[in-house]
This record gives sequence, C-alpha cells and structure tokens, in this order.
Amino acid sequence: MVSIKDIAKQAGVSISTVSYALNGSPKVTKETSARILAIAKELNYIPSAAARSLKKQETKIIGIYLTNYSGAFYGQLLQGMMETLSENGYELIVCSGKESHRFLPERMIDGAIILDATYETKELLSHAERGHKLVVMDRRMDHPNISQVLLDNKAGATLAIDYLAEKGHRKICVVKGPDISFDARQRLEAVQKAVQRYSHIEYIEIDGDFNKQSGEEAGKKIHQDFTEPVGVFCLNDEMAIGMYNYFSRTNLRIGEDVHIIGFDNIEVSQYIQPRLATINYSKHKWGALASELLLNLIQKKQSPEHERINVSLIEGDSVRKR
Amino acid sequence: MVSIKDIAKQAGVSISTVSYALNGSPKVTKETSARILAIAKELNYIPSAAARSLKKQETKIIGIYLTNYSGAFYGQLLQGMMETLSENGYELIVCSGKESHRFLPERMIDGAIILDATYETKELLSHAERGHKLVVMDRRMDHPNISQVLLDNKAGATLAIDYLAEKGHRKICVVKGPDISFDARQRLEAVQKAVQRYSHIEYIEIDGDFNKQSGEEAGKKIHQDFTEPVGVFCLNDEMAIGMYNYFSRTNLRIGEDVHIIGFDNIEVSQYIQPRLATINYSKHKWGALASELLLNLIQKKQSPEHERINVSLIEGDSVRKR
DNA sequence: TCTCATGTTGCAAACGTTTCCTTTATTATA
DNA sequence: TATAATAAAGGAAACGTTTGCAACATGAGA
Repeated sequence: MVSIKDIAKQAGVSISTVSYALNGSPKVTKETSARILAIAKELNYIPSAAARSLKKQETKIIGIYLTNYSGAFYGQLLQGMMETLSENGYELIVCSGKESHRFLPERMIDGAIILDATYETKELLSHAERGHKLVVMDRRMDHPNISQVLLDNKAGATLAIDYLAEKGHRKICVVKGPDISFDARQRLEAVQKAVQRYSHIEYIEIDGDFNKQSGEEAGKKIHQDFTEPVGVFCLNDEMAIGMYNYFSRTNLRIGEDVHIIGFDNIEVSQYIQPRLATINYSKHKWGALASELLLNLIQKKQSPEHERINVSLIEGDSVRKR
Repeated sequence: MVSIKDIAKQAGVSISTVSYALNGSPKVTKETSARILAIAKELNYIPSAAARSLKKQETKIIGIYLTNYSGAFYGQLLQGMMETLSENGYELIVCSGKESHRFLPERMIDGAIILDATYETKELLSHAERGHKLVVMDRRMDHPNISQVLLDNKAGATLAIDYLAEKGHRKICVVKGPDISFDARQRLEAVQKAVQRYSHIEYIEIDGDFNKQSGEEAGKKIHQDFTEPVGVFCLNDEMAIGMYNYFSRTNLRIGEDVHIIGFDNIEVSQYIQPRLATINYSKHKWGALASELLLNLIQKKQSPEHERINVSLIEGDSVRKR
C-alpha cells in the first residue's frame, strides 16, 4: 500500500508537508502542494482510515442499530438520517450483526442511534458512562450523553381508540405487541386508559409480537369468538396485514364484520384492500431529528434533548360505521 | 482511554505480555494471564479497533452496498449474509451513504458485496485491481478478485411469459425496468426472445423504473389502450403492486381483464388480493452464497466463482385462463 | 547591516496495537 | 557440575497518520 511516506520520498519533501498538503492546509505553498497532489494521484494514494482514526480519535461514522431489516419503514427512516449526517460530513452504517455492539466501545463509530429493543439499557448506560454519545428512539433514558426522540405513542393509541368508538364500535379488541418493545408498552397503556372513558365498551386483549404471523393468529381467535362486529386495534400495521391475510380466507369481511386500525402507516397499508386505517408519523423526520440530536451531542457538545414525534390519524375503509 | 499500556503498568509487566495475555496466547503463564485479565476487566479495558486494524491490516468487517432500503426483500437477504459471516468471525455493515464507497479503498472493510447498480463497474474494477475482494450480485464481472452470484433472470422471465401464454393470453405487455439495472436488462432480453416463440402473440413494451409509481403509470397506459384482456409481466413485484393500486380505482379487474405476473416474490405479494403470480427465488440463499464466495476469496484465497440462483414460478389468481 | 516578522518546511512524538527477536530464568540432561 | 533446552517475559519496531514545535529562508523596516 502506498502511504504518505512514499509520496514524500517521491516529492522530496517530509511526510508532514505531504500531510498538510493533502489536507489543504495553507501552511504549504501552492506549488509544492500542487506537486504533492499530482504525485499522490499518480501513485493512486488512498489514506488509511485506521491510521487516521487512530490518530484523530474519531471516525466520522455514525451507527444505527436495528433489530431486523424486515421492518417496513426503515427506508424513509434511514434516508432522513443519511441526509442530515452527510450534510455534516458523517457517514451512516447500519449495524445489525450479533457482535456489532462492539462498534461503539471500540470506537469504530463516533456515536450511535438505537432502535433495537434487544440492546440492553444497562449496556447503553455503560457506553454513555464512558463518554460515548447516543440517541435512543425506542426507550426512555436520562443521561448527559443520551438524547432521545420518541413517537407520541400515547396520542396515537388514543386517536385509534377514539376513532373506533366514534364509528360506533362497542366491542373493541387490541392486538398487543411484545413486552420488550417500549412502543408496544406505551401504546397498550394508552389504550387501557382510553377505553376506560367509554363505560359501554367491551374490551378484549389478544397477544401479539408485532409480526404478521401473530396478526394471523389473532385474526383466528377473533373469528372463533365472533358474535358481533368488532373493532380491532392492531398495535402495528404489520400485524394488521397478517390479520387481513387471515380474514381473506374466511367469510368475515374487513370493514363490515371486522374493523381494523393499525399503527405506523407502512407503505403497504395504502395498497391493501380496503385501505388500512392507521396512525401515521413522518419516518423521515424521525430519522433526521435523531441524527441532528446526535450531532448536537457530538459536535456542539450541546446538552441532551428529549424530542417527540407527532402522530396523526389516517382514515381507511377498514373501519366503517357500525 | 485505558490502553494496554495502563494495564501493563498496573500489572507490572510489559505491554507485549499484556497483548499476548489478552489474545490468549500460550506464551504467557496461566497466573500472569489471569492477573492481567482481571486488571483489564477492572480497568474496563476495551481494545481500539483502529489500532488493531492499523497493525493487522484487516478489520473483520464486510460491507454490503445497497441502493435503497425500501427494496422489500433486503431483510432475508441480509439475514442470509449475516449468518454466514458471523460464523466466520466477520461482521456485516450496510453501506448506503453518498461517501460510503470510500470504505473499501480506505480499508475500513475487508471486502464488499455489491447490489447497487449506481456503483460504477469501472470503480469496482479499480478496487479489484488494487487487490480488494468483491462479490457482485447485480452485474457480470470477470476478474481474479471478483466473484459473482446472479439470479437466473433469463429462466424467470421465460417462465413468466410461458405462464401467460399457457393461460391463453395473446396480448402480452411487459413493464420494463430501468436501463441501469442488469436484472432488468436480462429479464427484458429473455422476454423478447420468449415472445418470439409465440407468433400469434401481440407484444407491447411499457417503460418502468422498478418503483411503484411507474407501475401505476403503466397501469394507466394499459387502461387507456384497453380493448381486450391483457397479460402483463411487471419486471418486478414492486411495480405490480403499483399497478394493483391503479386498477383498484378503475372498473377493470385484475385476474379478469388485466392479468399480472411479477418478479421477486416480495413479502407483500402474498398479502394482496388476488395473490400476485410471480417469480420466486431464495433471498436467504442468495445472500448466504454471496457471503460464502467472498469469504472464500478473502480467507482461503480461492479463485473467483460464478454462481447462479435458481428461480421458480409462483402461481396466483392475478393470472387466470383467458 | 542588523533585527524581526513572516512564510515555508522538517522533525519527532503520539495514537494503541501486534509480533519478531532478545534476554533472562528455570529445568532437564549428560 | 556444566551445558543445553525450554519456558516466560520484555524490548522495540512497525502499521500510517496528524500536529506541536523547531528550523530555516526570505524580505521588510530601522
């Protein structure tokens, strides 16, 4: 591999001069600089990321931790992050491997954004304690090195229940998410609080894990116990899609017998028939904001911030007047 | 940051001994090793990735280059890769940023898997020329440092056309993909060859770019020119979904007036009504194989291999007998 | 002519590891 | 008891940068 040492030799200057020239420092005169640049290009020189980050103690890389890529909204989320980061000279890498949690403590990345419920809060805390900067999108954490930007799950869940109630539903069923998910817990909590406001509503809970499969199973359970039209709040769209799949094989009709509302407004939701009612929020903004807070923490050494992403109701023919 | 130097001082040994102990070398006696390990843990020592990779000239990280995450099958693909890689002590990072192509030449990663048509072949070639190892999944390349594993697009496209013909369709329309995509070009080529075998078939081409939007537009065009039932081969499922969306707002029925078959068998395809006929292949296997070939290139210094992923037809009610 | 400021370049340390090669201590063998 | 062989630990160079500081040259001002 050709290093600045080779360039220095070729140009008859010291390696420090080469380094300054390569970094566009005004300390070195135009002519020498040009000569050095030319030689560098000619020798096909490419800097060593390892050497640079060893010396500078930074990598200009941010990591985003995701549980599983299958989640249907990561596209826009990552897009939002990348834009903000690249404007500030940072690169984004998606970390998903078993051992990728090493990246932060080993200083392979300058900071991390967490959207991965399996990442232990204890571990995150110890990173922060070591001085690493974090943004969490999937839990609440209070620490001078951790910012957070969370969805307004409470408002979303309340909107969903109110929507069903407003449409005249008196039997409401919620398909829960996994306990490990902060969003799932918050949504469920808000649901329980919301239904209490409607004394006439019969309220049922069914287990779910945010995957399509569990949506199908929940659909089956609803089918078995079916006596009258029911409003179903699937705590995410993914499960709602699974439930669609189940009912497409039955004699019950969505929007007539079974009324479904989801959460997330993933892309598919607008393509299924009938259009899924759901709770929407800007994934792009969520990602952009998370990145921004992280950069604030890293660059401006600003104190941590706690932001919230607004949600809104999207109506759909999957929920009709009872 | 605490380094092996600190541990050495604390333990009263040299840094080389610490390094050996940390790496479990048999050169250092059990007792000292234990003592060193204990001190390392006590000091919360964590190795520096930069220092190690600078010295060892490897990172044990593989990069996968993707254009856009929105692509609906990346989940399984990445899963397949990660499994193979982590079994061999490698981590996977997803590189998507504007500047992330620097990762390979700057030796931030030990090798790369390419599934990103915007990555210039010329650039890939220059990497390979420098000695970097690559696997391409989206183009043909012949070089001692490049392996390739491609879909059998030709077989897939032929299956699709034959399926439509077999169902009695004599008017067949293909919605093309972007020119930049190797898969799109291969599929189109095979389509053109396949329809020639059916002299009675009226064949039409419509532009497309692999996104839902262009599927909708293609649907509109088909609607405008509609005179008789037509069989449509969308060169990927994504566009087929867009076309579903368009026709859901019209009086034409999919599987009756417009018969659609896609390519990729993305997850949603089984959840839309009617079930989309499509061409299937194992994304998991595709990813696993690509990783395996890359490791062969890197570790075993094996010569490059050229593999092909088989495809199969999935029937669906989106295509019925004419 | 001397001094001083200014501009250009070079020296060398440092970042944190790994690893080859010595040195020293210990034990076995003749 | 002398010597060789083995085991354990340390010294130091190397990986490829960045950067504070020193050195030197040049021209301006007194």
